[in-house]
Amino acid sequence: MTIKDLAERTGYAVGTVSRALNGHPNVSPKARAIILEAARESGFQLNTNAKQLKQTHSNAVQLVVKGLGNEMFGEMVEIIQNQMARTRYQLLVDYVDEDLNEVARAAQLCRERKPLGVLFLGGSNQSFLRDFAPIDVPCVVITHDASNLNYPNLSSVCTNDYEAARQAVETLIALGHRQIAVIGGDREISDTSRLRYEGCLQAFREHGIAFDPDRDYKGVRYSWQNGYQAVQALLQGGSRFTAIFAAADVMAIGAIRALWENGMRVPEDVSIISVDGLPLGGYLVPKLATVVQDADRLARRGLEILLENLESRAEACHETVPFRISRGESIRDIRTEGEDIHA
Amino acid sequence: MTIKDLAERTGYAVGTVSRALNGHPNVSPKARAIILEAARESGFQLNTNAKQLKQTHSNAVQLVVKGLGNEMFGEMVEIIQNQMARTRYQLLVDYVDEDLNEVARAAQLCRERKPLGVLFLGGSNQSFLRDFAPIDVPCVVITHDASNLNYPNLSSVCTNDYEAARQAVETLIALGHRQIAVIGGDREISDTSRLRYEGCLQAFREHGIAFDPDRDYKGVRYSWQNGYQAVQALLQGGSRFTAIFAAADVMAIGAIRALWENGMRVPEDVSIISVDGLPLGGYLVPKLATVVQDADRLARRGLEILLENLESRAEACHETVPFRISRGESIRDIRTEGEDIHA
DNA sequence: TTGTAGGCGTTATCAT
DNA sequence: ATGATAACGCCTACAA
Repeated sequence: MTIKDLAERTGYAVGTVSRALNGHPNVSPKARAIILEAARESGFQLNTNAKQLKQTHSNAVQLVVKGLGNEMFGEMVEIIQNQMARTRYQLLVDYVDEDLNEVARAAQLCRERKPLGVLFLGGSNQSFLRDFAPIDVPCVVITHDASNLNYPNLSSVCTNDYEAARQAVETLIALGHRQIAVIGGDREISDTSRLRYEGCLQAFREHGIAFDPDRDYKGVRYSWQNGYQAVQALLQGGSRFTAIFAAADVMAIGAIRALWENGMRVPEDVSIISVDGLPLGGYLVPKLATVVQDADRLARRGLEILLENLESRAEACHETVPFRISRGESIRDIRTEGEDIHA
Repeated sequence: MTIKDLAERTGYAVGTVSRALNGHPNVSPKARAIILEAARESGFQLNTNAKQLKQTHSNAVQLVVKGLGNEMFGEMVEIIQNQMARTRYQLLVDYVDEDLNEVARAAQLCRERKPLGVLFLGGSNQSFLRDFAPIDVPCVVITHDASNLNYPNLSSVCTNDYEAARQAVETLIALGHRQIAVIGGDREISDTSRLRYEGCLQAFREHGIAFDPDRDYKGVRYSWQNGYQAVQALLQGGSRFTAIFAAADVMAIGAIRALWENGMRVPEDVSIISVDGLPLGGYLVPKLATVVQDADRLARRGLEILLENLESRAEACHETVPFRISRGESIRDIRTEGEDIHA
């Protein structure tokens, strides 16, 4: 079933059928009605391959999501879909595996689907450095800062990861914690992980807190299991702490379990705070203390910037979206109650 | 940059370039080397649209995943990818939204990408009933039973959801629970939810346990939040129970939180068991009691069946994969300790 | 408003 | 082993 068949069935020419199907002007209401009806009744669907092959440009925005495991992304995709439905643009979504190059993939999609712009969810600057050059439509990356890349058609919106981590650790310090262990992501691979680690070090420095990375830090890939194992490794490595900073909620969850198995309660014996603000964290016992990224605003603002760039080839811009700290129930004040009395 | 350009650059004809690029026989080693090198150096990539438009058949298997939220699927996709890499087939993955018709989507993909077969992860028999007809390649649906559909080219592998639920509830009963509330999925939409509900009713019947659906049952869509709200609703509706059966782990998690906020501890005051066996459940405190679906075996066996069907147009088959019950730490024996003494 | 025809980049069929 | 050429299904000038 092709538009040629539809043309025969309706007695119109393929050109007319194509125009009717694509909502173009210059088609009589009558012709349009007849053709659309015939298409519906015969269950006709345009062949995307042929369409995209021929098309010089579409009216679509391409969303490229990297890393399906990431709990935050599902939420954001939904928001973007909803927002997109209110515009005259179509949204195309593509999911790419954690170990693939999302920018190379985007470049391919640009050649083949000719989207007006691309929205990235996740990914790393390394990929952009390597493969962004051939992409010439406006792009926005959500979730990490791309300002130092200096591409004129690449904007970004993100949470300030450095500051998020710094404040998370500062929260622990304010509660009297001085021995803090850290479970981070892979700093070599992920800019986000690197920034969160550096922000955390900064907090230590500011408050003159001793920190021995070899003993008190584990860098692992984000997962429940790795959070669990990191704590086991920390304890076996002789790390002693009253609090843990985990660079991601998922690791905090595994960590809490490991602590529990070692006879340490959260927050009675050990406090723990992390970054991300996954909805899940609010349903745990204890509720996770976490730096909540504003998924809604990140997604909305990312799309907004893209649409602005689409309509007025404006300059690239780089924004940060505020976060908030949810104290949850996993951190505890350990300053001695008697402190005030002695003063 | 098209194969035409490559042809000019290398002095060969487009036909030869195409054959070299696709690893076809009848290309001299010399020509192949020259062409591949030119392609590499110029960063050439085939245009998928044109390729698929023209191609009569591919050597690919299409995987259609419905419902990104489902934690189990990520794991299974990975297994399938790994297994697939050991074959001579290519794997194409497509993710479809929860509210879209996955079978209609698959039909479209079949027309456009001409895969050798299709593997479904998730989805419902309703969609198959409506839109499977035009699909004529071998298909396997993993995660629910498709035997009553009776399509000659549709096989299925799944966990016996009815039995899984029945045994979960029976586990509670064996521990002395008589007042059991149920948090299920949407039975109208999901076959799986319906079966789990019916299995659970069966257990009640077998043991002569009273159950008032209006008061002791809530049917909601799987999510942390809905599990939480279901418990709130149950309590407000006057349901009294010593145990809960949740049709999915995600709901059990929200439920535990709600219980906790109402001053009920798990498992001290209320026992809870669910179905799925998500890895996450093992990292919670308390560890979730759950019916563990064998994700590994489901994925492996699903792929195996598909490959068998591919190579020997065998008949469709419908299998079940064993599950196991992990007692976790969220259920408690409430039979009075003195029972034996009185006997 | 509608019809006609050329071509998008590739594969596949025939020759050579 | 290689080259020429006709499709694949659709869009889009341009002509009518």
